Amino acid sequence: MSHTAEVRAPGVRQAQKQRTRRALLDAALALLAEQSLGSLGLREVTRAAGVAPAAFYRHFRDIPDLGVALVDEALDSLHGTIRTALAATLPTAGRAAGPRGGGDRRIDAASDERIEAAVELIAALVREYPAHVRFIAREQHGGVAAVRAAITGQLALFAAEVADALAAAPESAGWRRADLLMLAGLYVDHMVMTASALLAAGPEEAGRVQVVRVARQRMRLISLGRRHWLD
Amino acid sequence: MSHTAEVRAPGVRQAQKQRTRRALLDAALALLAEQSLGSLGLREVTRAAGVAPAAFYRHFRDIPDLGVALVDEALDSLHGTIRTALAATLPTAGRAAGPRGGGDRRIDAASDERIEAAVELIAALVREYPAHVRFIAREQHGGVAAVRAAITGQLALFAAEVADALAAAPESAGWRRADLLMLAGLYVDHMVMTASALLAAGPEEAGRVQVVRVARQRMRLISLGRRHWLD
DNA sequence: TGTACATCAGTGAACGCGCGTTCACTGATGTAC
DNA sequence: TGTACATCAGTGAACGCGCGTTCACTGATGTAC
Repeated sequence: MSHTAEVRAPGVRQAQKQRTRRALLDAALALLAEQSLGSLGLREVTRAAGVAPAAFYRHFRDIPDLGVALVDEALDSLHGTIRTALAATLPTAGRAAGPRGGGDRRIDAASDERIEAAVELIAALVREYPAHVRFIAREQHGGVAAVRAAITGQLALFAAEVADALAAAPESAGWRRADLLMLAGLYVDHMVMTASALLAAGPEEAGRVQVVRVARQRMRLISLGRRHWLD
Repeated sequence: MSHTAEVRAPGVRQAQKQRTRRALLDAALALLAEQSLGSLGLREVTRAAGVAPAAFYRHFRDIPDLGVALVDEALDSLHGTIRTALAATLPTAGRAAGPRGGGDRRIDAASDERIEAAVELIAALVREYPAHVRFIAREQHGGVAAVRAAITGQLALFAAEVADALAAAPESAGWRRADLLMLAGLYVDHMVMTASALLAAGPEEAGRVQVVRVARQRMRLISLGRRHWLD
């Protein structure tokens, strides 16, 4: 049957190339569970991916270059998931409150629900993409400058987006943009820390539950601060 | 003059050994400004320290072992400095407030002063011990398990101590121990993140000022949450 | 104080090994006619 | 549809190099008498 070759018309070569690229990225991600990018070897990656060392150069200039590709991929997928969940949770297009009025009182039930949802989202991300999450947490302050910069940039973009979402909520009436960004950054950093703590807790249920409990309390405290910011 | 040899009585050999050990630790710390522990080479360290490669084994089993020694040293010195400053800032032995009463109102001025002092302390630590701070921030989530565990343990000890200090303050009346620990952990994590952000901001004044401003606002928000925790 | 022996931090040479990079190649895929 | 040529992802061999570790050593420091 020659028709398989006919069906995927112009891109058999391209498709195969992409498959090798994926194999390299996946192999690297798996190896990074136990080490950092700076100590990851090119031959180590190609060996795990099942290709010759020289094939690496058809896809990446060097290991840091592969690292930057991993950052983009990891934060794209995490970002997408989070954005979807966030849109479903926060009523982004709420009625704007009065010009300087503080936030409503007694919204604790709704607030607790949102906190619960946010923490559960983080836990789900860690369950779904443990390798990506670990990579981001590890290399955020890691030894490879280009990768560090890529992560910092992506997280800043993400924080700006969270700030936009916060700005649309009625509780944010009267907030300065800079303060919304500050709060968004705190949420993002807290998210990364919680995710990292979940990974560090290992697979046992008991440890994870404890981490989730503390994360929830931290978010409650931050929410309280938010509610009284304009007092 | 033979008297120099006579004066440092039994420990000339010991003293020289300690000097070599210091040279190894200092060389490693300097090299770790640009890479992570996992990619640090034994020969690299001995070369920078000015000793033969084999001399390394008189002091450490391997590089992770040296890493753990660095953790102890770094957190001892940071810890000591912070404890001193903390004792001077927080009135540790305050009069205990009533059994369930919330915190006082209008202590904002005193609160702002404490926030200012805490942020300034972090900035001073980064100025004084940049290499230690960078090492801790980098390896906290790094690729060397033994070092990660050592840092996590030391930071937990530190957080427990902060929780003790918080417990002694009148505002903490009615707080559960678990919640004090949660708050202390938040402070400690925030401290590490701020320190790391300061290092990332580089030596220019403008960037550092911005980081300090955001750190201050975050602490204000956390303080607000703390004040209303028992509402 | 002086002498003889023990200790041990640091040396320098040697080892086998895996690394990153280069190169000419091969053979399947793509293109032109 | 068939043929002749171009492209290029992946190969396998080769290279020089620095790595971690071992070993017998040396010579200053420490100890016993």
